[in-house]
Amino acid sequence: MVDQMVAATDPVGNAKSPDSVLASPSARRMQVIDAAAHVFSRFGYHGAGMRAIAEMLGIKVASLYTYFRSKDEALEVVCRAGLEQPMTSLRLACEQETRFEERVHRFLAAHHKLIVQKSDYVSVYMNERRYLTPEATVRINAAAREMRCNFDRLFDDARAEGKMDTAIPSRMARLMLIGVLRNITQFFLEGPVADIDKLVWQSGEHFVRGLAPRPDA
Amino acid sequence: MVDQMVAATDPVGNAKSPDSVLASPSARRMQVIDAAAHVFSRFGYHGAGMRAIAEMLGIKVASLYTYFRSKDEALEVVCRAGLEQPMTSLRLACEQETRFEERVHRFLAAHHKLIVQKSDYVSVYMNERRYLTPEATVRINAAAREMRCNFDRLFDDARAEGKMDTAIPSRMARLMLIGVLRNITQFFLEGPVADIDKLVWQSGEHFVRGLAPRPDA
Amino acid sequence: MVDQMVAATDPVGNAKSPDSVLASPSARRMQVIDAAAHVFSRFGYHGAGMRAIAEMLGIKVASLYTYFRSKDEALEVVCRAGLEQPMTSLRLACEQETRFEERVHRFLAAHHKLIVQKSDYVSVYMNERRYLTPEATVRINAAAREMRCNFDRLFDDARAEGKMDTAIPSRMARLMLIGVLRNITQFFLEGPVADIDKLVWQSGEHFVRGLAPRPDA
Amino acid sequence: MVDQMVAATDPVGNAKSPDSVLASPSARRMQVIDAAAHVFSRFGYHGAGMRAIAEMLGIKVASLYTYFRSKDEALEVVCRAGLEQPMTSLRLACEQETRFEERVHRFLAAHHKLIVQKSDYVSVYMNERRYLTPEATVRINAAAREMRCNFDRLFDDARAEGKMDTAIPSRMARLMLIGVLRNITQFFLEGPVADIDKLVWQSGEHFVRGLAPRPDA
DNA sequence: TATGAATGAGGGTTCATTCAT
DNA sequence: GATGAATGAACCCTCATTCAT
Repeated sequence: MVDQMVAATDPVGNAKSPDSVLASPSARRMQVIDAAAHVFSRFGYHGAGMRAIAEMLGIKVASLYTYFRSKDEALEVVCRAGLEQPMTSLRLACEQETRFEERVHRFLAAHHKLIVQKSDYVSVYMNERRYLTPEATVRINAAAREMRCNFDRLFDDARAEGKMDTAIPSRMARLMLIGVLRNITQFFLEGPVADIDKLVWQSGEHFVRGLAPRPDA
Repeated sequence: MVDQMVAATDPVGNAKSPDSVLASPSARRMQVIDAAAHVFSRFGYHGAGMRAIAEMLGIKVASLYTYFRSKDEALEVVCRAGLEQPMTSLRLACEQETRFEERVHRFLAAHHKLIVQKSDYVSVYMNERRYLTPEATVRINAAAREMRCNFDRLFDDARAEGKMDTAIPSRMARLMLIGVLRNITQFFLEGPVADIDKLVWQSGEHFVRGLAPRPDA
Repeated sequence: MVDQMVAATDPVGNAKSPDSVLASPSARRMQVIDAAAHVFSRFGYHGAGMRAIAEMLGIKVASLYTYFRSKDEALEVVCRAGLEQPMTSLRLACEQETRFEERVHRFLAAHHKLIVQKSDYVSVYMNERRYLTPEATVRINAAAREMRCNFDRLFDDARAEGKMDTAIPSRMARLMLIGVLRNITQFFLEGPVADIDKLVWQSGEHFVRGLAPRPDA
Repeated sequence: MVDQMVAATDPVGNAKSPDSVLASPSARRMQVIDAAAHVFSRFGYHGAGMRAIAEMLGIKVASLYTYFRSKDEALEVVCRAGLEQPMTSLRLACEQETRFEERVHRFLAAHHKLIVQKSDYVSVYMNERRYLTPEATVRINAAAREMRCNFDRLFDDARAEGKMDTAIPSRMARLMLIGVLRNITQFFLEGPVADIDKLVWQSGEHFVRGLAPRPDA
């Protein structure tokens, strides 16, 4: 029923010390996590069954428990990956010493590339993280806080460059940029948008322009 | 388990002929639908049980089936309401013969008011409609098409007023405005945002500015 | 879903004293019993729901309880009718002072006519009476005993006429004749048999011949 | 509630290669099917609950679904067995190169033995097969067609031996022999008949005699 | 590493029945 | 005589999970 998954080869590389199995998981485990991400993304956390994940991998349900202790844990693992990957994008985009507009476009483009490759993870983080265990939520939020700092630095720089209306607080801008992100992701997920590149670029352009100080002020 | 619901007073009024019970659903039925909307919104469609809905109303699970034939149908009813209410907002906002900016702000404000009062419905429409039956999806999409027309008219007028960069196609603008909507809704739902009025206004302002033709062009 | 029933007009006649409502039930009640018989016959007692009976009559389920106290009772009423009608056939066929063969054929023909007109009752009696309440079973069996007596008389006469092998006990013959009955009924119910008249006649002929004393003895 | 079942010993034997578990169902699975047959036979398909089957086996309801996918499927499996076993009897009886009467007696005797050992299966096939899924019905009927052919061959031979009135078409004879079968089965099921052996023999004798050509013709 | 079998809990839904209206 | 609303019990079935193998 569920289409056979394309086995994802280990993206980290193969030069791995044998004792780091947990930290940098085995290739097989990555496949399992990928399958979970795909299924959670497609059917929702509660709509998805362990059955679907197992079928996708061609194994039996009981075997899944070799890879994670519970469905809850699977969700947490997927969500964590779904958060960390955009964080990396943002960090990289901000490290570049370039103009504000360029950084925004770079970040959005990176995010776009990310959701093309890892849409399942991003989608699960965005739509299903609310079903995380309270404890897992705490853990994840700690990581999310770090992302907020990077955003704030981005806007501080923008204001220093005179690219941002001083009446707009950083938090506002952050919320709106996240909105743009969510929007792009959502449209990508709902059905392959033909001119998504243009949507990404124009969304960025629109965001930057909307933030700019009024010319008459 | 679930906190007792606030009884929704009959919105239609109480001067109702006894034979119109079916056409305009009875007050009791409205309460039941409200409860379903609330529970679906809170736990997600698949995460929600008929149990939770029944408990909220203080009745037994079997009694729910007096009001709708299945959980599926309940979702459809809630989604339909969640779509029709914003549609009305948009139509009303567009009928006004005012400047483009004002219409946008009016629409967003109306939507904001709506999600304050009917957040459950909007939230369910936005996040759970993907779990609708294929047939229900078809029915709902038919209604959604009408909404797109109203958007397009809005942007046509904006262009005529010279408020919109001609390089931006209507569809792009529509997607982005929906993004703004989604963003406002999401932030409202995730936790009561203190200064949501300001977020709404600034989102509108940001959207309008971002759309405006470049001064140097 | 269930095809609308053809309203059966009161077969007893309308010259009825107003106080005999229970003994000779009202025309409306007869319709209800007919509907129950039809539904029980079609779906089986446990496979049939009060819902189906009500829909057939165009009324609501709760209204059925005006006509009988419970589903159990409905089954008993239908079964009783399904037993009494063949009993009458048999009694009439046996009262005739004719040859054995003729009586058998007359009885089978009468039964055939009966199942054409009242197949539902006969079918329910035959296939569903095992689901009767223990108490109802006792009541019905008392009536069934009377039928056995009539059979026995029939075979006693046959032996007196020299039409029956004396090695065959009455009980055996009775069981086999009932078998013929069941067989005819079954084939009629399973699908309209084209040449059922012939099947009926040949079954009778076969039965009579099989019973006859061996010519060489 | 339901009396503990007699464990059915593996009919295939115990020298079974470990990889044939699927092809020839495991002994455990046979027990489960036996239990289903027994419960369906006793309470009827719709009158029987998965509860009763599970209790009979001393397991929990959910565990039943390890052995079949649905109650529907259980019915189909039981029905198939209930059809195939008499088919084998008939085939074996017909293969013998003996007189017509002997074949009939042999067939009936075999069927009798069968219903003593496997009454549940036969009973379910006869009384509950009408509740099969449409698709299952198609599948089963295909198998039943084969049985008809064997019957027809039996009667062709009978006619060639001069044991059968040429006025009686094969189909008629088949229907009546099936009637005899049904009759024997029914009486066996309704309550243990003391002299069932005699009933079987006399039914056969009665059937054969009834079929014979008239001496005066 | 993988799995067959088992299970407690709960899923949504239908059931026959009651009762005030 | 008819019904809308309600309900307890039961329905079939799926869930995530465990554990011996």
